[in-house]
Amino acid sequence: MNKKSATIYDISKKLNVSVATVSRALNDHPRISEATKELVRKTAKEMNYKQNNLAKALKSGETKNVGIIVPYVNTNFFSSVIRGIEEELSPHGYHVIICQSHEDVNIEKKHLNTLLNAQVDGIFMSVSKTTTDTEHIQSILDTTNTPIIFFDRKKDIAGISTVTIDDYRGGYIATEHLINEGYRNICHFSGDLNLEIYQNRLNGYKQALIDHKLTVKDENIITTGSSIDAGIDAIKTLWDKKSVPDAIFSSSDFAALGACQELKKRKIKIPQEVAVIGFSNEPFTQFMELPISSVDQTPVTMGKMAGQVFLERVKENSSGISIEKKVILEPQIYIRKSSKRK
Amino acid sequence: MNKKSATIYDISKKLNVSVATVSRALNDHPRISEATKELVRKTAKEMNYKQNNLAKALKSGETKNVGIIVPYVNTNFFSSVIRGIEEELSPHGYHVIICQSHEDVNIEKKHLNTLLNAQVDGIFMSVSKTTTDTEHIQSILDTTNTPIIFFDRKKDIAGISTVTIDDYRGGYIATEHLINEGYRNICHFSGDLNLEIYQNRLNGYKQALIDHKLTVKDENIITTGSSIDAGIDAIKTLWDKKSVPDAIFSSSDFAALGACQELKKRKIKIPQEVAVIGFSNEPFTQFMELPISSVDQTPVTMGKMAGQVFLERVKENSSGISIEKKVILEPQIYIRKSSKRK
DNA sequence: CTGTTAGCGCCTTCAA
DNA sequence: TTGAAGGCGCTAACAG
Repeated sequence: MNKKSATIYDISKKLNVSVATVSRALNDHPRISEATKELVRKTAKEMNYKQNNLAKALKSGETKNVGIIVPYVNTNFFSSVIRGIEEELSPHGYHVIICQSHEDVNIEKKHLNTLLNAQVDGIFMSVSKTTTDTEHIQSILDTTNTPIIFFDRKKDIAGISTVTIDDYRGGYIATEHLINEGYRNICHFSGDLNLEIYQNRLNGYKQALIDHKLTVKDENIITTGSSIDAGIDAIKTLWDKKSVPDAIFSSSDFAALGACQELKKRKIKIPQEVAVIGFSNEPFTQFMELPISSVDQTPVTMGKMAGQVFLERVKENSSGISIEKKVILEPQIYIRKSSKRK
Repeated sequence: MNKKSATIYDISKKLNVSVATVSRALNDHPRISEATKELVRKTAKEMNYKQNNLAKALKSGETKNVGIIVPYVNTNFFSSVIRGIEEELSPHGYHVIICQSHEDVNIEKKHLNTLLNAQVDGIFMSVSKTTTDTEHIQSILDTTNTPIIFFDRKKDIAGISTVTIDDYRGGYIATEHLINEGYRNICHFSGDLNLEIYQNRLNGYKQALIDHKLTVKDENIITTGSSIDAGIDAIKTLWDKKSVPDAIFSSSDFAALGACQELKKRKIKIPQEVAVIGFSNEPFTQFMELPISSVDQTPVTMGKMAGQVFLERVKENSSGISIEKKVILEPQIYIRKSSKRK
């Protein structure tokens, strides 16, 4: 009872027409009579014919599959970007393959290779934290025509289109908001500075201070992870050192949450004594009884834009040479209780 | 400057050996001399050869791709299941294609078809809320060999393996916990009863009441959506009707959150006056200042189990006929402040 | 309007 | 240990 599905050959035999006719009828070719088309379609349905896209892809060179590589799929940010990409590309007949790098550049390399072997039509990726060297990506660019699109966590590589938010501006407006609320000794929890996004947020923070005649102090810049514990530890460190800020701009919502928890434990009032603003606008930030201010990265939009950039690239490709695109989205600041002194 | 990638033909020409030799060398076939293997591998690397899995798949009938259909990818639950599936299957060389049904059975059907056309080796799915009729799924079972595996939101179809949690038990232990805490007039926020999971949670709730000699009251069973607003509305309805419970078991964490918000607004004390327990163990439940009790569905484990069921099925398939599996995972209750009276 | 045929890249049986 | 050749299912160029 092997249910092998019917091919166009089976249909052609049954109908005593050529496979070409069947293929054309199924593809609604203009020079096939309506009668045969109808007949072919009908028997195709009867025989439960399913087109084999593998064969089609082998012939055409297009699989209509794209790959996405992210550190982990079950985070609000990445899963939202994936949603955006899927919703943008699905109507155009593309399928989306997802791979997780687990923040490991070696796994990232492996996925890149297997995706290429699978003949995907394009690859979307956010590099892992351990991706310092980019030769493996450069070499794909040099030896294949497969477009690569970076989103959020990008690297500077000529010829690769990117979709990001303006993290510099995100850092700037978050900091400026704190300044406008009257805070003066603002501390920054930075993430992994190997990633451009965190560098940019840090730079935005610095510039906002400078523009408002506040001094940038090294002891106010703390490199933390993106976890609750990291935020807790950061507060402990600061208060142990008696280097006490009156506001915190955290590049991670989770670290911001940890900070809030630890401050509360120490009976330090938010936002009266210390204000807190995070980054990413994780769902939980607005659910808290003390809602946490945050900067939204508009991840679904980011995904859709990445999808669009890819679609444009595919079009261009079939008609000449293509230019890299740099899409920069505007971050959205959400001001909540944790940073409203007034 | 067309960067067409090298094929085994290119290698065979360059080396003056047959393609068969190249193919075998690349696949580490035992009856090829080590010398030629070495040579082939070396030139393959030089020529930047990449195996075309499309051709391989066309020949072998295995794409090493599986499809996953979920309502939306950017929810904690579904993205975690996807993570589990990916992590289980990736080491075995599989890629994971994701599709979103948007809770629409017609989109679900379309995805099912395109996945089949793409020749995936298996399909994992959680049905949409609008999936009442299951003919489209049954017909795949009847006409193809592609295994389908339901997770969480399943339908009863002979021959389809399922991986779920014991929702009945989840409903039971959540309710029993409330009873043990001394609550007696327990209200249930049920989800869409077209889905088995919500029916089962409701039945578990009912049985727990019965087993503890409490009466099941119709007015205490409210069909709500799974949103914050749904929870808010439910509270409004209850209090307007003066049909006031002393505890709420919500089948959705979001509705539970909405309930908490509305109760707080009405100055009703949680858990002293009204206890609340939700379902899903969404990350935010534990972050709240008043953490919300919840029942965890162990989604990553669910995904891994689903992956295992698929792998077993693939093995069985190549050696005879296969039996459907029903994996039922134990739900984990997390008791937090929102339901601890004592 | 329809048929014949080559070929996409790979694997694998049969033959040497 | 290696080679020759067919075929996986489909499309498109070339013929009629």
